[in-house]
Amino acid sequence: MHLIHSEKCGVRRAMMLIGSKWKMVLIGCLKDGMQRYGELKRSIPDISEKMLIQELKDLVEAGLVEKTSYPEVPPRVEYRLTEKGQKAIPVWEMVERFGCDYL
Amino acid sequence: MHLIHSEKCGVRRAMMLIGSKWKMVLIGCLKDGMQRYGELKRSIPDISEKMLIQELKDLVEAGLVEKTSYPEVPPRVEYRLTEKGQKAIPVWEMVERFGCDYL
DNA sequence: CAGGATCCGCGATGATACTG
DNA sequence: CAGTATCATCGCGGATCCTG
Repeated sequence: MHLIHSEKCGVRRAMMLIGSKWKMVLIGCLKDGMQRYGELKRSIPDISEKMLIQELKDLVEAGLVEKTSYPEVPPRVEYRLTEKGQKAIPVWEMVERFGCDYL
Repeated sequence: MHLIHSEKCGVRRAMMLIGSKWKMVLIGCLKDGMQRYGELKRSIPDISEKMLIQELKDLVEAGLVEKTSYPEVPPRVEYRLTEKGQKAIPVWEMVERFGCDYL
Protein backbone atom coordinates (compact mmCIF):
# COMPACT_ATOMS: atom_id res chain seq x y z
CA MET A 1 0.00 0.00 0.00
CA HIS A 2 1.32 3.40 -0.90
CA LEU A 3 0.99 6.28 1.48
CA ILE A 4 -0.93 8.51 -0.88
CA HIS A 5 -2.23 10.61 1.94
CA SER A 6 1.04 11.35 3.65
CA GLU A 7 4.05 13.53 3.03
CA LYS A 8 5.96 10.29 2.62
CA CYS A 9 4.29 9.71 -0.72
CA GLY A 10 7.06 9.89 -3.26
CA VAL A 11 4.77 10.79 -6.10
CA ARG A 12 3.42 13.83 -4.36
CA ARG A 13 6.79 15.09 -3.29
CA ALA A 14 8.13 14.49 -6.78
CA MET A 15 5.29 16.38 -8.39
CA MET A 16 5.99 19.35 -6.16
CA LEU A 17 9.56 19.35 -7.47
CA ILE A 18 9.09 18.58 -11.13
CA GLY A 19 5.37 18.94 -11.73
CA SER A 20 5.25 22.51 -12.96
CA LYS A 21 4.92 23.44 -16.59
CA TRP A 22 8.58 23.87 -17.53
CA LYS A 23 10.68 21.84 -15.10
CA MET A 24 10.74 18.64 -17.10
CA VAL A 25 11.51 20.60 -20.23
CA LEU A 26 14.47 22.23 -18.49
CA ILE A 27 15.73 18.91 -17.18
CA GLY A 28 15.57 17.65 -20.75
CA CYS A 29 17.66 20.61 -21.87
CA LEU A 30 20.28 19.98 -19.22
CA LYS A 31 20.39 16.21 -19.28
CA ASP A 32 23.30 16.09 -21.73
CA GLY A 33 25.40 18.63 -19.90
CA MET A 34 25.94 22.27 -19.10
CA GLN A 35 23.96 24.99 -20.82
CA ARG A 36 24.27 28.72 -20.67
CA TYR A 37 21.31 30.91 -19.90
CA GLY A 38 21.05 32.16 -23.46
CA GLU A 39 21.18 28.65 -24.87
CA LEU A 40 18.31 27.61 -22.67
CA LYS A 41 16.32 30.63 -23.75
CA ARG A 42 16.88 29.85 -27.42
CA SER A 43 16.08 26.19 -26.87
CA ILE A 44 12.68 27.08 -25.44
CA PRO A 45 11.43 29.99 -27.52
CA ASP A 46 8.02 30.16 -25.92
CA ILE A 47 9.05 30.47 -22.30
CA SER A 48 9.04 33.97 -20.86
CA GLU A 49 12.25 35.22 -19.30
CA LYS A 50 10.53 35.53 -16.00
CA MET A 51 9.44 31.92 -15.97
CA LEU A 52 12.82 30.72 -17.20
CA ILE A 53 14.60 32.51 -14.34
CA GLN A 54 11.99 31.46 -11.83
CA GLU A 55 11.96 27.80 -12.78
CA LEU A 56 15.76 27.69 -12.84
CA LYS A 57 15.83 29.26 -9.40
CA ASP A 58 13.34 26.70 -8.11
CA LEU A 59 15.50 23.90 -9.45
CA VAL A 60 18.62 25.40 -7.90
CA GLU A 61 16.89 25.78 -4.55
CA ALA A 62 15.65 22.22 -4.76
CA GLY A 63 19.23 21.09 -5.28
CA LEU A 64 18.58 19.62 -8.71
CA VAL A 65 20.50 22.21 -10.69
CA GLU A 66 23.78 23.98 -10.04
CA LYS A 67 24.40 27.53 -11.20
CA THR A 68 27.82 29.00 -11.89
CA SER A 69 28.28 32.71 -12.55
CA TYR A 70 31.51 34.02 -14.00
CA PRO A 71 32.33 37.62 -13.08
CA GLU A 72 33.10 38.63 -16.63
CA VAL A 73 31.86 41.23 -19.05
CA PRO A 74 29.67 40.21 -20.72
CA PRO A 75 28.35 37.94 -17.97
CA ARG A 76 28.39 34.20 -18.38
CA VAL A 77 26.17 31.90 -16.36
CA GLU A 78 26.15 28.17 -16.63
CA TYR A 79 23.54 25.70 -15.47
CA ARG A 80 24.03 22.01 -15.03
CA LEU A 81 22.27 19.14 -13.28
CA THR A 82 23.58 18.16 -9.88
CA GLU A 83 23.92 14.53 -8.88
CA LYS A 84 20.44 14.73 -7.42
CA GLY A 85 19.16 16.32 -10.59
CA GLN A 86 20.59 13.56 -12.71
CA LYS A 87 18.33 11.16 -10.87
CA ALA A 88 15.48 12.89 -12.65
CA ILE A 89 16.77 11.89 -16.08
CA PRO A 90 15.13 8.44 -16.02
CA VAL A 91 11.89 10.19 -15.14
CA TRP A 92 12.37 12.51 -18.09
CA GLU A 93 12.99 9.56 -20.40
CA MET A 94 9.83 7.83 -19.25
CA VAL A 95 7.78 10.99 -19.61
CA GLU A 96 9.18 11.58 -23.09
CA ARG A 97 8.46 8.01 -24.14
CA PHE A 98 4.96 8.20 -22.77
CA GLY A 99 4.28 11.44 -24.60
CA CYS A 100 5.43 9.93 -27.87
CA ASP A 101 3.61 6.64 -27.40
CA TYR A 102 0.47 8.56 -26.71
CA LEU A 103 0.16 9.98 -30.21
CA MET B 1 18.16 16.97 -30.83
CA HIS B 2 14.78 17.03 -29.19
CA LEU B 3 12.06 19.22 -30.56
CA ILE B 4 11.45 21.16 -27.39
CA HIS B 5 9.81 23.97 -29.24
CA SER B 6 7.31 21.95 -31.20
CA GLU B 7 4.12 20.10 -30.50
CA LYS B 8 6.05 16.97 -31.31
CA CYS B 9 7.91 17.25 -28.04
CA GLY B 10 6.85 14.23 -26.05
CA VAL B 11 7.65 15.78 -22.72
CA ARG B 12 5.41 18.75 -23.28
CA ARG B 13 2.52 16.69 -24.52
CA ALA B 14 2.96 14.32 -21.61
CA MET B 15 3.00 17.13 -19.07
CA MET B 16 -0.28 18.41 -20.47
CA LEU B 17 -1.77 14.98 -19.85
CA ILE B 18 -0.27 14.04 -16.51
CA GLY B 19 1.30 17.22 -15.20
CA SER B 20 -1.50 18.54 -13.03
CA LYS B 21 -1.55 18.18 -9.29
CA TRP B 22 -3.51 14.95 -8.90
CA LYS B 23 -3.18 12.97 -12.13
CA MET B 24 -0.14 10.96 -11.13
CA VAL B 25 -1.68 10.27 -7.75
CA LEU B 26 -4.80 8.93 -9.47
CA ILE B 27 -2.78 6.79 -11.85
CA GLY B 28 -1.04 5.37 -8.80
CA CYS B 29 -4.42 4.53 -7.27
CA LEU B 30 -5.60 2.79 -10.42
CA LYS B 31 -2.40 1.03 -11.42
CA ASP B 32 -3.35 -2.20 -9.64
CA GLY B 33 -6.86 -2.38 -11.03
CA MET B 34 -10.36 -1.02 -10.89
CA GLN B 35 -11.47 1.37 -8.18
CA ARG B 36 -14.85 2.78 -7.32
CA TYR B 37 -15.40 6.49 -6.94
CA GLY B 38 -15.76 6.24 -3.19
CA GLU B 39 -12.61 4.18 -2.84
CA LEU B 40 -10.65 6.80 -4.71
CA LYS B 41 -12.08 9.50 -2.51
CA ARG B 42 -11.11 7.65 0.63
CA SER B 43 -7.65 6.89 -0.75
CA ILE B 44 -6.96 10.59 -1.25
CA PRO B 45 -8.51 12.32 1.73
CA ASP B 46 -7.24 15.76 0.90
CA ILE B 47 -8.60 16.05 -2.63
CA SER B 48 -11.82 17.98 -3.04
CA GLU B 49 -14.72 16.25 -4.72
CA LYS B 50 -14.63 18.80 -7.48
CA MET B 51 -11.02 18.11 -8.30
CA LEU B 52 -11.50 14.36 -8.07
CA ILE B 53 -14.37 14.48 -10.56
CA GLN B 54 -12.59 16.95 -12.79
CA GLU B 55 -9.29 15.10 -12.90
CA LEU B 56 -11.05 11.81 -13.53
CA LYS B 57 -12.99 13.41 -16.36
CA ASP B 58 -9.79 14.78 -17.86
CA LEU B 59 -8.23 11.33 -17.72
CA VAL B 60 -11.28 9.76 -19.32
CA GLU B 61 -11.31 12.35 -22.10
CA ALA B 62 -7.61 11.79 -22.66
CA GLY B 63 -8.31 8.09 -23.09
CA LEU B 64 -6.18 7.04 -20.14
CA VAL B 65 -9.03 5.97 -17.89
CA GLU B 66 -12.25 4.13 -18.60
CA LYS B 67 -15.41 4.83 -16.65
CA THR B 68 -18.22 2.35 -16.20
CA SER B 69 -21.52 3.39 -14.65
CA TYR B 70 -24.01 0.78 -13.49
CA PRO B 71 -27.63 1.89 -13.56
CA GLU B 72 -28.36 0.71 -10.05
CA VAL B 73 -29.60 2.25 -6.87
CA PRO B 74 -27.40 3.23 -5.19
CA PRO B 75 -25.21 4.14 -8.17
CA ARG B 76 -21.97 2.33 -8.76
CA VAL B 77 -19.21 3.78 -10.89
CA GLU B 78 -15.95 2.08 -11.64
CA TYR B 79 -12.74 3.55 -12.96
CA ARG B 80 -9.87 1.64 -14.47
CA LEU B 81 -6.83 2.39 -16.60
CA THR B 82 -7.19 1.81 -20.31
CA GLU B 83 -4.40 0.22 -22.31
CA LYS B 84 -3.10 3.71 -23.03
CA GLY B 85 -3.34 4.58 -19.39
CA GLN B 86 -1.30 1.57 -18.38
CA LYS B 87 1.55 2.99 -20.40
CA ALA B 88 1.75 5.68 -17.75
CA ILE B 89 2.53 3.17 -15.01
CA PRO B 90 6.28 3.11 -15.74
CA VAL B 91 6.21 6.88 -15.54
CA TRP B 92 4.49 6.64 -12.18
CA GLU B 93 7.10 4.18 -10.93
CA MET B 94 9.94 6.47 -11.96
CA VAL B 95 8.29 9.49 -10.39
CA GLU B 96 7.71 7.56 -7.18
CA ARG B 97 11.28 6.34 -7.06
CA PHE B 98 12.60 9.82 -7.72
CA GLY B 99 10.47 11.29 -4.97
CA CYS B 100 11.75 8.73 -2.50
CA ASP B 101 15.38 9.00 -3.56
CA TYR B 102 15.16 12.71 -3.15
CA LEU B 103 14.69 12.62 0.61
C1' DC C 1 -23.55 6.90 -3.79
C1' DA C 2 -21.79 9.61 -7.20
C1' DG C 3 -21.91 13.31 -8.96
C1' DG C 4 -23.14 18.67 -10.81
C1' DA C 5 -23.26 23.89 -10.18
C1' DT C 6 -21.57 28.14 -8.56
C1' DC C 7 -18.60 31.40 -6.58
C1' DC C 8 -14.06 32.97 -5.47
C1' DG C 9 -9.01 33.71 -3.89
C1' DC C 10 -4.60 33.07 -5.03
C1' DG C 11 -0.75 31.27 -7.16
C1' DA C 12 1.01 30.20 -11.66
C1' DT C 13 2.05 32.28 -15.88
C1' DG C 14 2.94 35.92 -19.03
C1' DA C 15 4.11 40.80 -21.47
C1' DT C 16 6.78 44.61 -21.28
C1' DA C 17 10.26 47.67 -19.97
C1' DC C 18 14.46 48.44 -17.64
C1' DT C 19 19.54 47.42 -15.65
C1' DG C 20 24.59 45.98 -14.18
C1' DC D 1 24.48 38.63 -21.70
C1' DA D 2 21.87 37.63 -18.02
C1' DG D 3 19.08 39.00 -15.53
C1' DT D 4 15.07 42.51 -12.45
C1' DA D 5 10.88 44.97 -11.77
C1' DT D 6 6.25 45.84 -12.54
C1' DC D 7 1.79 44.99 -13.88
C1' DA D 8 -1.79 42.13 -15.79
C1' DT D 9 -4.22 37.69 -16.56
C1' DC D 10 -5.92 33.20 -16.24
C1' DG D 11 -7.27 28.99 -14.54
C1' DC D 12 -6.16 25.75 -10.70
C1' DG D 13 -7.93 24.36 -6.76
C1' DG D 14 -11.09 24.77 -3.00
C1' DA D 15 -15.66 25.71 -0.28
C1' DT D 16 -20.24 25.15 -0.33
C1' DC D 17 -24.62 23.76 -1.63
C1' DC D 18 -27.65 20.99 -4.65
C1' DT D 19 -29.45 16.53 -7.34
C1' DG D 20 -30.81 11.80 -9.65
